[in-house]
Amino acid sequence: MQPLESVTFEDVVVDFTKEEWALLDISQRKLFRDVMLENIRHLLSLGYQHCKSDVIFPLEQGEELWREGTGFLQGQSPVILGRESALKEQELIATQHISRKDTSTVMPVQKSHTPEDPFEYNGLEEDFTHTFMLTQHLLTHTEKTPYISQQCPKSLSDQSYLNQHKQIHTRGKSCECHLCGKAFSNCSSLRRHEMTHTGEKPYECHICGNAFIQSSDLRKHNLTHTGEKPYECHLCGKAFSQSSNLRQHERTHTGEQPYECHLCGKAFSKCSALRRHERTHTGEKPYECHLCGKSFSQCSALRRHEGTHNGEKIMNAFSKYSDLR
DNA sequence: GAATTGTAGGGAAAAGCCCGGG
DNA sequence: GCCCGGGCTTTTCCCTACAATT
Repeated sequence: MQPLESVTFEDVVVDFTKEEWALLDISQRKLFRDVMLENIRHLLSLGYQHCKSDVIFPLEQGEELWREGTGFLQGQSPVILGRESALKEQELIATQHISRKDTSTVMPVQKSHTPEDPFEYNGLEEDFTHTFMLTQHLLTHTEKTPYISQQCPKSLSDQSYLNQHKQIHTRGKSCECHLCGKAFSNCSSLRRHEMTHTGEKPYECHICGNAFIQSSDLRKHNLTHTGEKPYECHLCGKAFSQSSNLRQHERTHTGEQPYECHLCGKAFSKCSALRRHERTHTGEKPYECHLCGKSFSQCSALRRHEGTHNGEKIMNAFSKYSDLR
């Protein structure tokens, strides 16, 4: 693995001049605010306490986030600049937190994290995984790339580059959506695509009322009412209502695993299995028990856990009953 | 050793969207 | 230009098994 360089506060901010800020549309400005707030909260969680009000407040209040000449963050108030030395000290701490694990001289940290804190360092190997993930994530925000392609995940550092890049998507396609910039080879395709923005769904199921953009989608949907499964696996005879579901099933016979985790290389037969696996790297646990607050990475794990509470309830009820006797 | 938890394999159903052929 | 079918991708929910941990 390549060594990671230390990350400073300036590394994880994206700073705009007035001119650059003016080029962003509303959604891009919102994205910028969300990303900056997320970055700053990560740093605060690492003990990097400066600028809580000076930076977060404008972000939260939706103020214009640019400064004349220097940019929003470089142009901070003299109050902030006066805190330079204390700030540097805290920054050093934060930097040490998110440095590489083989750094042999890890300084003691000022802010101690709770045992649940997934980013706790303290030299523990298993905790670094999440710190590394954080660092990786922070690094994704270090480039000044406000020009974002709307057709692919690419972001570019200059308007002219973006214009060049756009041609990749529009080449040979004369009809462009004025809402998202996506290009189509014929205008009926564009009209159909525009329905995804307007919410128009002209094909309605007369049984359940569900509506669809395309007639073929309605036909597909109708199979769920008729129970018809025209796609049959030639190996085991199992039948499916959609060809793609059959293909998915066929991978269990072929062993094909086209979805690979870019972090550990493990491969999966389904996209959703990969997504689920990725949560083991990010530490994300979106399923929370409403009784004890414990979180789980998988819905089924939560349900299984909830069953243990049911066991408790039964035991409690039993002990109450015993008390009454 | 039992209970609990983390993780992954796989099934099933469904929807969104695009492409190409007629 | 339009309709239609096919195909790709993704999402959600579910059940289950196995290994690791408590």
